Amino acid sequence: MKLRPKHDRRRYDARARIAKALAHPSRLMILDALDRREICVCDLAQLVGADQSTVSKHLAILKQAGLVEDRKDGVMVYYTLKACCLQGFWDCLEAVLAQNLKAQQAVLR
Amino acid sequence: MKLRPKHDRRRYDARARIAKALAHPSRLMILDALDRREICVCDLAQLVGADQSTVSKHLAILKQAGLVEDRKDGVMVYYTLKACCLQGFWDCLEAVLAQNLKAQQAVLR
DNA sequence: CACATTAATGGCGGAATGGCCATACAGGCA
DNA sequence: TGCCTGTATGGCCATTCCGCCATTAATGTG
Repeated sequence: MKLRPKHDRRRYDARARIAKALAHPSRLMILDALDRREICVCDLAQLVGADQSTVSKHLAILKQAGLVEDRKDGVMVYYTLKACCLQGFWDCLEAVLAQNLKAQQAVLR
Repeated sequence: MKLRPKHDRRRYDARARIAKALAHPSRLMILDALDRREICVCDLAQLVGADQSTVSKHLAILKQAGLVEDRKDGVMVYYTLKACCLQGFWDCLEAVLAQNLKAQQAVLR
């Protein structure tokens, strides 16, 4: 059996595919909203303030990454959060932002 | 004083700027390597297997996002990890990947 | 059946990303 | 001084991303 090299490019490619899905403000907003309840596409479109087709494509990206699931109910499609591990991600982003803000204030002083 | 709306677009823009910096396999590889020690640009270029100028631009992006710091020592520039919160991010990526793999295996069965 | 509603898809144009090459800008050294 | 090394930057090109519009598909309703 062959040991996986520590720096396997394919592993980082796979990670980056997930990270790319997280790298858009509208998608972050969607994930944040879905953390509390399931929401249909039309409501999400209103939430992010973009065209329905645009939001639908964002949702397809999130679904492809395995971050959300969809459930059809008649004409409506409801999306729910599938990844239950995002809290650490949010905390990380906020920590970096807070740190950057602090650094910027230090420069001004 | 005005209360910040829960879904402030600017807040998600700020978060997305950080997330974008994390959304590239070479940058993930760099961050992972820097977690253990400070490394100069030339060694990082060899690690990721890209041109020195390419890696330098990746590092500028990471620095701009506040994820790494640089320290000049003569001609060399050493980069170190500034964000101390990435473990939750790694764990999240791995959890999603594991979940996706499991789902894919379930489909095959 | 026709018609309305909801979501997904195709297409297009503009913007951003990412790669390398060439070059500029140090710093170290003879 | 001149040369070498390590790094950053500008330019260019190919690719990807992202927005809306138009269209299609599917379901519910009269």
